[in-house]
Parts: sequence; C-alpha cells; structure tokens
Amino acid sequence: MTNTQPLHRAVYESLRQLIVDRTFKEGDLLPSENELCNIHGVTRPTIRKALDALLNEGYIKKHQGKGSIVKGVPKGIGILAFAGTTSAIGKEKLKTIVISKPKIIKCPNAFNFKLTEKEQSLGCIKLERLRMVDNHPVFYDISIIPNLNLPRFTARNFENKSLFDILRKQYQIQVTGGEQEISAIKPNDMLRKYFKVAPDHPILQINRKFETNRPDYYFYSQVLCNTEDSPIYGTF
Amino acid sequence: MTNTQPLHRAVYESLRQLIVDRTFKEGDLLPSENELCNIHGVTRPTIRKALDALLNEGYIKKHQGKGSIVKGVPKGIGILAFAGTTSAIGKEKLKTIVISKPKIIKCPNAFNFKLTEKEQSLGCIKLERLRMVDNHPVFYDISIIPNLNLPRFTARNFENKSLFDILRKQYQIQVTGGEQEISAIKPNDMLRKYFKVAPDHPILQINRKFETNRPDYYFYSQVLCNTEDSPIYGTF
DNA sequence: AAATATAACTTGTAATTACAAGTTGGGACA
DNA sequence: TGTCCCAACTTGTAATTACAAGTTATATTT
Repeated sequence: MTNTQPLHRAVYESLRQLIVDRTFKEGDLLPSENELCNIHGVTRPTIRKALDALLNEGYIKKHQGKGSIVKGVPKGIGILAFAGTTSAIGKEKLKTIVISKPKIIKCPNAFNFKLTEKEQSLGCIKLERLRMVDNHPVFYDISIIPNLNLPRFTARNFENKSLFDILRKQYQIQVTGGEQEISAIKPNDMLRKYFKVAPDHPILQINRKFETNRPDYYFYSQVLCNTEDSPIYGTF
Repeated sequence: MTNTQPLHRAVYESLRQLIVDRTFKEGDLLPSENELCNIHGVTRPTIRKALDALLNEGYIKKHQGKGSIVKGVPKGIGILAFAGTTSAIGKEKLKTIVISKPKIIKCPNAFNFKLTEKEQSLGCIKLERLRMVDNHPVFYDISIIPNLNLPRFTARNFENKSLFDILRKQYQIQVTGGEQEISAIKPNDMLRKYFKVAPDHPILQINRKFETNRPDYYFYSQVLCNTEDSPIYGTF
C-alpha cells in the first residue's frame, strides 16, 4: 500500500482540495506558476501538469499574462463528470433506499448495451435504489455490475453509500470514461408508484456504460429521473 | 490572417484528421512517441502535449509500456463535446429549416440563464430552427446571441449551416466551455405541431450557456428533442 | 492631465536530458 | 518442450533552460 503518488498528482490534489474547501473561491486568482513552484518545491512543468488537469476538469480557467482564475467545483450529475449521483448533489440532501438488494442475474444485455460472452456466463449483480432529494423521490437507479472477482460485494450495505466510492476504495476500480444514451420517456407503473406522478408525466432516462481502469471490465447503470422540480445540471 | 499555429496544435490536428479519416481505426496502435517525433520533426514534450489533447477528448487511450490505442471519433450531441448538432450527427443526414429568421430582441433572461446588464441593453439575436434527421423532425433549436460586434450577422444564411462554424470562422469566436440543464417536459402546442406528436409525448429539453474565448462573451441555446426513435448518444 | 512607452510581471511554447516503470518477445537454461 | 530472464521496446515523471506573448501598473513624455 506504499502507493507513491506522482508529484504533479499531489499538487493537483492539494489545489483541488483548496478549491473544494472554498479557500480559493470563484473569481480568485491562484498563485502564479512560479509561486506554486516555490510553495510545492517542484518545477514549472510539474505545476503546469497539475494546472492542466484542473483546467480540463473545469476547476479553473487560465488567461495568458494574467493568471489562473478559479471557476469553482464543477457540477454535473455524472453527465460528464465521472462522479456518481452522491458526489454530484452532496451527501447532506441525498437519501437512498435500497429497493432490490444486490442479487446475481444472468441476462444478454444491460439496458441497450450488449453484454460480452464472459459477462453473460458469469452473471451480473443487479441493484435497484431509490434516491430522495429533500425527502422527495427524484432518482430511480439500477446498477448492473459483472460478477467478476468482487468478494463480499452482495453482502455490502448500499444505503446512503456511493457505488463509485465502494468500487474505488474496496476494489481499486476507477471509472475512466464511458458512453451514455439520454431520452425522455413515459413512466411505467413502478416509476409512477415511486415518483407519485401521473401516467403522462415525462421522465428523463439515462443509460450508461462505464469503462474502468481494469481492461475489459465495464459496468452499467440506468438512472430514471423526475426533473419536474429540478433539472439535471452540469458544466462542460 | 497569418495565424501561426503552435507545433503541438499542428500535430494534434494532423493526428486527429487521420483518426477522423479512419486511416487509424479503432483498436489500432498509433506510432510510438519517438516515431511521431521523427515524423513531425519535433521533440517528445510537443508530441505528448498533442497526445494529451487527443486523450482528453476521447480519441485515444494510452497504456504505459504498450502505446497509444485509437478509440475513434468521440460521439456526443454537444452533451459534453463542444460541437453543435451539425458536427455531432453528420451533415449528410441532417437538414435544417429556419423557422424564425434572426432578429434582435430585448429580454431579461435566456431560458433559465440571467442576462447581464450589457446583454440586456444591447439586445440579443434570436434564431429558431427545426432540424430533421432522415427527414424526420427531431430537434427544435433556439439560439440567443448577444448583439455585440457581429457585423452582418442577421443577414447570414443559416440553412444547413452550423452556428458554431459561423461563429468560429467569421467572427473568431470559439466555445471554451459552458453549463447546461437537462429535463424531460411535455410539448407545448408549437412543438406538438412541428414534431407531430401527442400532448403526452415526452420531450427532452436542454438549456445551455456557452462560454467563449472572448472574455465575458456568452451565448445561449435551447434544444428540444424528440427522443422517441433515437436517444441522444454521447461518450465521456 | 493625458497619452505613451517601458519594466515587471503573467502564462505559452519548445527543446533537452535523465531516469522510472510497464510490456513484449526472444534467447538461455532446465 | 517449457520456463525464466533479460534486452529492447513502450509510456510516465521530472528538472532545466530559453524565449515568446499577453497583461498591468508605473514612469516618462508630450
């Protein structure tokens, strides 16, 4: 576990934390690259690599001649950010109820995504959760995770926990990208019941396939969202 | 117009074109960084800067010890890519009809985004277009562009042209980021007419605010989408 | 006082060097 | 024949140097 981190990564984490903490607020000017060099004891290419990451993820913007300006914490309910629903909204407001406990199923596809031979034969863990924002049901969340080398997974407690965090911390699986389909649909009977809406109430459906740092290991998620009171918001 | 391009940018454009042309196909291994150095006559940091851009935009992935593997052209109807609808779907299949020619309006806000004092006093150019995929109406597109130093803009022809291309080529305005809201709504009478759908047919609504390379210059867009036949698809 | 030039910052680009770390295939060895 | 090891690749990290180009405030000039 002596995972030595690259210097540019450490600088990135440090600066990112200061922005998340609002020590550096929106509109603030970060210390200049040369000042950051002195602060962290590294050279400019290392600092620039860290700033590039913050720039790409939308934490800062840069102006030649001026400096690096803080934009704040990028928002986005997984529309482009890798974070799951929990980290995008904030734990305080979000409550999760497990509707169907994790169980192993065998199926040829996950939503619109075809599963590989291997994924089909090993089976997948399916988990359904209802997520409440301010005690109003807003998200219905179905996760499909191939049953590949995940000891004790079905026994874990998923109430109020982020699937992303569990995969990262317990199994060292990180999301590196993915693909998604978004559409507007009518609710089925189950959704009508959970969301307490009329049959003609429009629902937002997002199907996603996540790529991970394990080669050829993917997992899948469907989010059904009642956007009546609050739309899905994100930056890009 | 003697806009000299940085070397890393030229290398990026070159490699990107080869991927778009499918000279390098999905799964192919790019030449190694040292080979690319020889090919383009630059040094490794320059090549790596170009590859970083391709990596961030999803054209390639990298494996230490192995090389750079082509992923292909990232898809995404502007959900995370900066491209407008035209470049995301492909010009062949997309036909555009101008519903309301560009005219200057004065309003306090663009969709859910509040306009600044300056934007309100100068007025904004509003443009409404219907977009057909395979001769089926799929997108209804409203653009709001602040009337700031855009000579001849209202006189331009927007049939089958990308707003993004016009802004970039004619006015040197490039999109650098933005924010968006996504929700599922019921169609109003106008949308029902254009899309030829029932009153309870769900519609996808995307409101976007675009940041540009001109400081403090933004423009706005609302896309209403009939996702019945084909969902919005994208990578991230 | 206002316009202009300049100096002192800022970030952007680019080459160079050095080594670490992961991958792969071929040759030596059992 | 099969296993192991190593050499020759690959990308990743990091420091160093140099100059270009944009911004800003100050000093100078008109």
